[in-house]
Amino acid sequence: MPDYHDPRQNRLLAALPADEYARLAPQLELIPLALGDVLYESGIPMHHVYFPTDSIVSLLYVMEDGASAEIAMVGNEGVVGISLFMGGETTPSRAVVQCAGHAYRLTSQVLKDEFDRVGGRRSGALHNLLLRYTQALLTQMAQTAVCNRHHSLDQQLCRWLLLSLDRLSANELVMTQELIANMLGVRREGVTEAAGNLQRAGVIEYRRGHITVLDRPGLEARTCECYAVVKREFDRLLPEENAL
Amino acid sequence: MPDYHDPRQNRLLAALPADEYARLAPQLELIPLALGDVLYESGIPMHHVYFPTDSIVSLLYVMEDGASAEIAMVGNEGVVGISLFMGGETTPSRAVVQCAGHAYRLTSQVLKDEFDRVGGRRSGALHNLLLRYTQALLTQMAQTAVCNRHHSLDQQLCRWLLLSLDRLSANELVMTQELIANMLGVRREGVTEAAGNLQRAGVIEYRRGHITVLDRPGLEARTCECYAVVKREFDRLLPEENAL
DNA sequence: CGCGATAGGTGCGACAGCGAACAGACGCGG
DNA sequence: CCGCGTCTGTTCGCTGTCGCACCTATCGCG
Repeated sequence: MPDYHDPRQNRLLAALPADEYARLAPQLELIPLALGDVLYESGIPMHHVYFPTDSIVSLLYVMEDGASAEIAMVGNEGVVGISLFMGGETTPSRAVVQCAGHAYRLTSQVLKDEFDRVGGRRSGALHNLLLRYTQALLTQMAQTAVCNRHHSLDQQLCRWLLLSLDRLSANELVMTQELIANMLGVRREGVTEAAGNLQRAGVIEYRRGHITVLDRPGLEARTCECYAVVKREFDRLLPEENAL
Repeated sequence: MPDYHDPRQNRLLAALPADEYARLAPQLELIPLALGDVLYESGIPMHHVYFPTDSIVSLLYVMEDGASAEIAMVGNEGVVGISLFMGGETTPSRAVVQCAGHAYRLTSQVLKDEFDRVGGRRSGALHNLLLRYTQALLTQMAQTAVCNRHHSLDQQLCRWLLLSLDRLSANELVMTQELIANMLGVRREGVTEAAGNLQRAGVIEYRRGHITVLDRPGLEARTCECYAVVKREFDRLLPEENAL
């Protein structure tokens, strides 16, 4: 994790053409995100969209009885607050910081103006980029649903670790088993056991809230197809080098 | 189910202002949909979007081993083929006709032209409507994920029946338990048992592929919160009477 | 009107994940 | 460097769903 900060560490912002980026850059506000911060709450209108750089934000649904489940996660490949440009203003879920770090944010008004802006050409790059990202997010949610239905906790843990790693470009996560259990919507003991299996197999190592991945291919071999499907779709929809 | 056909039986089309509807109407093609028809296949570019009127289409993810799970369902409140306007062209899922009926379709090009059309501002009604619908669909997927994680088969069956009924404006479904099991991603026997419970309680009645709902409030009482969350979100995002 | 295919019903062993309760162990703050 | 709070490990009985095997009932078709 670099010490300096640049909005272009976020892949969506990085993919904007120079003119659009130039219009937005002065409006981007760097915000530190602490573990557990809530960026928005179910049903409450949000005022900003957040472009994470070195943080991860989870979209979490919290049920009436307090149980929870992660619906999707957002890191430097995406943006938190799609309902602002999709037109709904709110969602029935909560956005919680899962890995501390930073994000750049825009006010809702600035985002909407740029989203709806009609340049000389018909489609603004931001407009297209955000819609494509939304489709990728959709795939992530769909796959979460499928995975919840069909795959074992062990597989799901692997998927979750891999998705997190991809979004941090790191091989260590600061994350207790309790937190992971909340995200996956399972018991903490279940995570202990699944993580124990991985540890015994030499795939990961952890000590009190620090998980280090030793053998990434090992993780990939143990996870279900869901991880690959999501990754492939993100890569397809959001090429590394866009209209730069 | 009426004998005549009118594109405005689809709520999205019905919500379009007169001028936009007038542009599209001549391009709408009425298509009969038979049970099991596949509107599009995972990863294959689609050429039309479908606006169901008296049919239901399921978005299904089929796994490598053949197991499947429904991700969302689309009826007269929506449209099949959002990836056309979202920009991805394909999705990793399959769209299958779950209840036979009809849909109007547009070619991908006509849809995109209207979607991107800029009348002074970008905000064509179709553009906004489709994005709001997409957000509603997103909620449906998210809730499917949550429901798969936390709720019992009995509850899920109730949710599924209610969602289907809402999309048909009927109280009878033509649907075998085997099919339902495929949608929910569970065993057929599980559905038999859950349906048996409902039948014994006098909530539904069925005979060989025909399910009749006798006591809708009873269903609502037995389902989990997921149904209400999805319904509320659809009602909020897609008001009955729009900019007509 | 009767046959065959298809839909629905049942029983049983296996097992993953749950809920609760508790024991160790690490590491931060004082 | 000590102690306590937090995080992790383990146990046990329980329940819901699975996977399989097999049977029965119904409907539609010839």
